[in-house]
Amino acid sequence: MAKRCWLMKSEPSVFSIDDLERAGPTAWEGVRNYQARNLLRDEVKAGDDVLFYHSSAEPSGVAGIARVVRAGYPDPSQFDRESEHHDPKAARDAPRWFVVDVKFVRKLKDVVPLAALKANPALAEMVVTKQGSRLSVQPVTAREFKAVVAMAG
DNA sequence: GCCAACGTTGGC
DNA sequence: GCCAACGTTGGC
Repeated sequence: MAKRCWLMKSEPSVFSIDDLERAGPTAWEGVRNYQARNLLRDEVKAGDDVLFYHSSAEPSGVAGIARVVRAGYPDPSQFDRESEHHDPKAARDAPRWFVVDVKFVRKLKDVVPLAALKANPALAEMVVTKQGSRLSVQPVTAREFKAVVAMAG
């Protein structure tokens, strides 16, 4: 199975690329959207490359690169009553939500802002450039991945 | 802070 | 199973 590429969104005020660098391998917690959940559970594999995207940031855009180090497993926070991600409908024998573990690879020299992604014709089909693209885990083609990294200089 | 986009919930 | 209401995301 060939290595695949993904884009994962995080608000840097909550968890930034710098936080990932400090933390080491980290569970990508708290995804509560079924489309994204399906990707984490079924599609995202160890070794896959990740564009780390800062949302609700100044500017919003791709801030760095990460790598998946563990494929999907049940998100522990769904069972944790203390967690803001606690889901009372989740059962241990029927988990609803999944995480993957990711590790820091490197920051891009400059954040590649969303506006620049949208302005690049090579990225016209990239999910994040589509209007109203709210999915927090998105598939990215290898070509798109390379193009984004190249834009960071 | 506004609000468009869009996913989810729940009444019927 | 439809669809209006509601809540959330996230750019601006």
